[in-house]
This record gives sequence, C-alpha cells and structure tokens, in this order.
Amino acid sequence: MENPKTPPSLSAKIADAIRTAIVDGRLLVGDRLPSESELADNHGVSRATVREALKRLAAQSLIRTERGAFGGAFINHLSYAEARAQQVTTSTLLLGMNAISFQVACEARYALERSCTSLAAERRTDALLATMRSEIDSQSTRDLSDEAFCASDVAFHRALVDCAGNEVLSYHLAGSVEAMQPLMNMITFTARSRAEIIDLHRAIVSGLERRDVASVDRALATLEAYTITLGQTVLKARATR
Amino acid sequence: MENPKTPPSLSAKIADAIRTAIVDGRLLVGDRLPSESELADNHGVSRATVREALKRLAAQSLIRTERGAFGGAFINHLSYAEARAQQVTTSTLLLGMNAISFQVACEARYALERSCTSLAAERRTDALLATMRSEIDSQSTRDLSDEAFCASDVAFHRALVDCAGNEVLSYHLAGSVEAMQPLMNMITFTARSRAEIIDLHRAIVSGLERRDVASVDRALATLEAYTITLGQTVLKARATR
DNA sequence: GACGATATGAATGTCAGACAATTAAATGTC
DNA sequence: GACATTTAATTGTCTGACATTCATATCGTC
Repeated sequence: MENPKTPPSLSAKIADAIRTAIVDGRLLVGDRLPSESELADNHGVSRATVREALKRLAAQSLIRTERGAFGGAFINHLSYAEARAQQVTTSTLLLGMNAISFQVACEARYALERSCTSLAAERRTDALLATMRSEIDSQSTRDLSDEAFCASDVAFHRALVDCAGNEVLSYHLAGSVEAMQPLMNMITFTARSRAEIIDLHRAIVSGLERRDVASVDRALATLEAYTITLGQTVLKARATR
Repeated sequence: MENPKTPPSLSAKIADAIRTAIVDGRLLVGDRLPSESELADNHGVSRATVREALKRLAAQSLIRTERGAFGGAFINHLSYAEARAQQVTTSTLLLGMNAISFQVACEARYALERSCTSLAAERRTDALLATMRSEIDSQSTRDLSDEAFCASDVAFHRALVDCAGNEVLSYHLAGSVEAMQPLMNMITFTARSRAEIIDLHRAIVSGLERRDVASVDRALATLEAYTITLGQTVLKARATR
C-alpha cells in the first residue's frame, strides 16, 4: 500500500492488521471495532494514530463510523454502488496515468463488453431495452454537447451489460466502461460520427431483441473499430497542431 | 464514500476536494501538495484533520508521502500492481459480503475470461505457454494441498489472460479471477476432479498453441460447468451437515 | 403508572501545541 | 574539491482538551 522503501508508519500497520482481519473473515459485517481509546491502548499508540488508521479503512469503505453513544467503527457492508465507485476511480486513474494508447484501452473495453452479449441476448428485459432506446433518443438530440453525448453513451452501454442479469458481471463491466469516459471525452463527435454510432446502437438493441448474438457481436466489433478510428483522428490532429 | 445520512466530516470533505482535483487532472502525477500546515491554514482546520484527509487518499494510493525536508505528499503514479491489488481487495470483499451465489460469481468470471481467448490465441507467446505448462505440472504434483492447487490454478489463468497482450485487459481480468479465489478455496478437490481440471487446462494450452479459438472457448465452457457442479456439491454437503 | 423533559455517559470529531525522526540543502572545514 | 556538520523543513506521533452526537437512564409532573 505504501512505498516499500520507507518503513510503514504505525497507522499503516494498524490499518493493515484490521484490514487483514476483515478480508480473512475474522471480523464480520456489522461487527463493531473497539473504541478508538481502546484500540489506542491495545496497540500502545495514541488516539490520533488510531484515527488515521481508521480513516484509511474508511476510505476503502471497509468500515463506517457512527457518532454518539454506542457509536463507533463498524465493519461496513460493501454495496455494489460503493464497490463500483471505487473500481471506477481506480481504473480511471490507471488509464489516465499510464500513457496507455487509446487503441489498447479500447480493445480491452470492447473485448470485455462482448463477454456479456450471449447472456444479454438470452436474458434482456423489456425495461432495459426501453432504457437503451431512450438513450438512443437522447443521443439523437440536436445541439447536444459532446460531454452529454458521452454520458448517454455510457448509460447505453451500462444498460447493455445489465441485460446479462448478472450483478457481478455488471460490476466488472461498469468499471471497464466508465473508466473509458475521460478518454472518450477527448473526442469531438461530429454529426456524421454521431449518426454512425447511433446506427450501431440501434443495431445492438435490435439484435438483443431478436436474441441474435452474432449481430450484436458484429455491431460491437464495428463500433470498436470505428471508435479507434475516431481516436486516431484526434491523436493525429493533436500531433500536428 | 461515507454514509450519506451523516454529514461528511471535515477530513472527508478535504479528501474529496483533493481527490476531485486529481481525477480531473488539475493535479498531475509527481505534483507536490502543500505541506500539512499550509493545507491546514488554507482550509481553516487543524493539522490533525488534514492528516486524516491525507491518510484517506494514501489508502487509495492517490498520494504518497515522503518525510524530511522537501518531503511532503506527492500525487502518486498508480502502477498496474497497485491498481490490481486494490481492485482485488474490493472485488473479494464484494463477493464475500453480498451472499452471491457461487453460480453467479462463476458465470461472471468465465464470461469475462472468455473475452480474452480470441486475442490470446492470436498473440500467445512461447514464454507464456511455458508458464501455463509449468503450472499444469505443479497441479499434477501428488500431496498438493487444496490451497496450493487453487493458487496454481489462479496463476494458470493469469497467464492465460496475459496471452492477450493487453495490459488493461489483464488488469480487469486479474481482478475478476483473483477475487474468486476465496470462494474456490471452499472447494475440496479430489484426485478425480483435479485430473478433470488438469485435462481441461491441457486442452486450453493446446488450443492456444494451435490458435484454435473455438477449442479454447469450449474448454473454458466445460471448465465453467464443471466448476459450478463442484461448487454445488460443496453447498449441498454444507446444507446437510 | 404514564409520559415528556432533562441529565448522563460514551463515543467520535476537532483543535492546539509539543516533540521526535527524517532528509535535502546549506554551511563549514580541511 | 571532498567530506563532515549544521540547519531548516516536513512528516510522524503524543498529549490533553473541548465540541458534538446520541442512546439510555433519570426525574418531575400529571
């Protein structure tokens, strides 16, 4: 967690000890940790140090603290929403900080997204198909900003992965899709390219409706290739400016 | 990040402000934050509060701190290893805390893993194929503990996803595969089931070598079905004990 | 006895000030 | 110029205090 060259601080050590206990299942959801004063005594450190350790754990949503009598630090139930938020933050930063080519990121994202098509075609619901159509309508709005277009694009793809009816799958794929958003926001979508993308979105919905996995896969592959082309255009424009 | 019912603490607010600045790119890798005292003055809080905020960010590997003159808090370069470690922690806890059926988790994992087969068959290297064969040898060792068998199984599948030659894809898939390990550790692998699994691993390697995507996909599908069967056997045994 | 207002106590949240430990740079010495 | 020493900046930790929150117990009134 911390630079291995510097010896870990006391607060880091205490946080690690508690984190290990949680991951190993020695502390269960809902359990209450000892009070900060007790923890301080147990570990032979000051309360301030214990508090720093607890804040580290809170940042990972491992614990939640409540004030007042019989308050304290409780082992948190990690919800899908919290887990997804963390995964998106981590993945977004990873993509932003590692000079990853747009093409590699895109290739990974669409490879992952294709993993849901078979289940999605099998299990898609009318409600989710309606959501996807509604997002397509949004994307067709005139004078839509590029950011809004991207946001709707993300919502469309999240609905697509949700069609697979597997929360765990949705969690992983949502991380992969949303982490791409900052990269996608670099692209300026012309009316021409928007029309192209919307057509492919229509093909995806239609394919899901007919439970035609192959046609969904084809549309996604075309979308991937087209997105990479758009990305390369942007990069070329940047290089020559 | 924190319970929305309770108003966020000052340290949480300060951490959020800095986190947003990092994610938005207003703070770049290597940038140094003001010293704790300066941050305390700027935000009108005590140093202890600032420190709690910084520990939250450190827990997410967003910053790294160095002591001494001209030390301080620096925006951290998020490496693949750090990102993967965090993703694994989050995903493991998500699976452990949400009463997810073994079947759903397994379905998600293998769906995701299949997303790399096409690229893997195309790009597999001799080195990675050798790694996979070596893990198969490990798995064939007599008197191997179930934990060691699982660990080797994870290493095998990580080599498989690495074959795709896409770091971003490896990052996402490693999270999905490794997070399953605690669930897999609940299974006791008989000599019979080990032999079955090893046969399928051999089929995967052979398929990659021949660049035969379909046969790799088939082997993975069989492995998925077999793993789910094993999991159900365990659950039944638990239910009746 | 019932019920509402109040006190109590335990816990987290925050603060102020101090000291220790660490480290790069400035300074001094040969 | 090379090397040892001092210095200053910064994080890490400790102490003790007070503010805030909140469930429970207590008390007073009817």
